[in-house]
Amino acid sequence: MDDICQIKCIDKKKVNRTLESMPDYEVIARMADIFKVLSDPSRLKIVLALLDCELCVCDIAAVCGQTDSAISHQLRILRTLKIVKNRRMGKSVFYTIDDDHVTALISMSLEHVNH
Amino acid sequence: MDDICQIKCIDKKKVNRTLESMPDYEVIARMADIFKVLSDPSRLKIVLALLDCELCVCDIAAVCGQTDSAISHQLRILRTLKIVKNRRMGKSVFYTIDDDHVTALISMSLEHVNH
DNA sequence: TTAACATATGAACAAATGTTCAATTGAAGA
DNA sequence: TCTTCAATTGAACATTTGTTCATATGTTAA
Repeated sequence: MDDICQIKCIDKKKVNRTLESMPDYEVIARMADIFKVLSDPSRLKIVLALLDCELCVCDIAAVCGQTDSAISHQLRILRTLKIVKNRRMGKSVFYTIDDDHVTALISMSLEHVNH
Repeated sequence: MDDICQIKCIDKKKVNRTLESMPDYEVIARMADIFKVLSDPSRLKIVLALLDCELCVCDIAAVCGQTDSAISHQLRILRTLKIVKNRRMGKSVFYTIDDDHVTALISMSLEHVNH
């Protein structure tokens, strides 16, 4: 019935079935956001550093071999996406991983890369 | 002994310990590459579509609401990173997920986003 | 209050990225 | 062979993104 408008090789049944099980746009966007945050090597390195222990900004900068400013910019992004959280101790601000799921994601991709 | 050159608030012990457990640069880069491939919503949507079943290029285009060309460009990237593989059937080329780890990664992040 | 220091922020620049459009390749049927 | 159609590719463009540099917060000690 609807087959009249079947142009090209499109398999409408398959397409509709796939569309039904497709997550909402907002879900896809949120998934993509998480992946995007972890897709920058320098940002990923920050997260990897924080897997071990709590670190202040200039310690992270030392580990990553970058300026405090660059690290601070990246930490803001990580904070916004709820990947890391922080607490102030005097002049220093210490960062940790915020979410266990992130830790799991990282570990899984680490395994994957290491075969 | 090395404490002489301790500038700013850097905790050298922590920093060195963190550096020791830090994966090699190449490992970090490969992890980041995988995340990067999945960080674009339209590319992620392609992968989500292929979670269900094998699809040809123009079916993927129909599902994603994009041109064949745009999809083909993205599929090339996904092929290069070994995220998807393809087989030709006459005029059509059908794509599937290449690697089970990818499926696992996607499923985990889907769970994460859905609480 | 002042000085010193750890972070954070804003503007600006260079580099990377996704889509569009046009042209090309490769396969099947006339 | 020629035509048609699915898929690929290349160049160009607009947009996004990470870093740098300079400046601004905010905290501590003098």
